[in-house]
Amino acid sequence: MSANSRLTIAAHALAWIGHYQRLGHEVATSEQIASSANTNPVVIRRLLGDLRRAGLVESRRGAGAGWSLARELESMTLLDVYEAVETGPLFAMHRAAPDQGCVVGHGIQPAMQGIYDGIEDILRRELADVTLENVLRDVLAVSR
Amino acid sequence: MSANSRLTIAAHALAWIGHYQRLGHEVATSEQIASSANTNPVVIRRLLGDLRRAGLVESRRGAGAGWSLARELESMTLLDVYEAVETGPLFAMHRAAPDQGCVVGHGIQPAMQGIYDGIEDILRRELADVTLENVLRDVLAVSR
DNA sequence: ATCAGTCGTAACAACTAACGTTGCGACTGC
DNA sequence: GCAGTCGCAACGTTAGTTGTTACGACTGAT
Repeated sequence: MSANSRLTIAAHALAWIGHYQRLGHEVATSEQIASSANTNPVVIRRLLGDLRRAGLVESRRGAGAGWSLARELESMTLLDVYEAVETGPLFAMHRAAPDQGCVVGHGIQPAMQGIYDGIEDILRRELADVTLENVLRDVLAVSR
Repeated sequence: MSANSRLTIAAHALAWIGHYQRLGHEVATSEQIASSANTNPVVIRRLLGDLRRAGLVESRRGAGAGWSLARELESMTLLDVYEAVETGPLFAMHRAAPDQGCVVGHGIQPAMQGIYDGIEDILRRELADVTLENVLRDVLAVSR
């Protein structure tokens, strides 16, 4: 499909900030998170920027700057993250419009769109069932 | 996400062949299908080649050649098509492995993989619920 | 036996998205 | 004023998707 890793990295960042804050720290830097996720700080800032626009995190500038959670991990779901960082549908339609003079060409897009909409609804419902608190718990469970 | 249109085009092709055969024709050519889908015959042949390997269609070579269904549309589901034409997961992990010396970096991949596996199972179940007969019925319903 | 029509497949071009990287201005606690 | 960090633009690299051309292989019809 050529899936991207945005949801994964964003969840990683949120779990990292949440965990770090529970250790008593106020803010986390993009540099620290990038080091844990093995990527570039700018990639992290871009993703966290999306999450900030969605109201999931806050950023502080200047000296002693960094990122903190805007809400509890319990109140964030993977759907919140997905909608913040992911745009566009799961399945694409034809690149060029099919032949409208053909019954199949004429009806295929509405038909498939209806099916895809139903599937995306179900995907959203599943993502909404997983909180970032669940994710962090699963993450920490691996080390036990 | 950068979704592709393979599932859409493959379903289009199958619906087209099924419909065409019900009009009394034996085989459909990639040229005809490409014309309806507004794409290139080679693109269609590539996709139908995948479907042939999955046992959904058959091809005949030589003069009077073309494609026909290997099974009834009722017995094919979108899951069959999806598995034939789509490779790889819905969501990607980190491009480079996260820092294994960090608790979050160490636990994030197993945690997310478990979640993603569950979601893909549900996606598959939904796709398996839609037969190509359903698709063709929906397609033709648009013109009424 | 030849021919015309179609598949099968390789090769390549065009386009796009994702990701990484650099650079630098803006901001702010010390 | 300075050091540390964010915000953001710009660009390069890589990879995936789709379109296109080309040509050999195959086969029914004549």
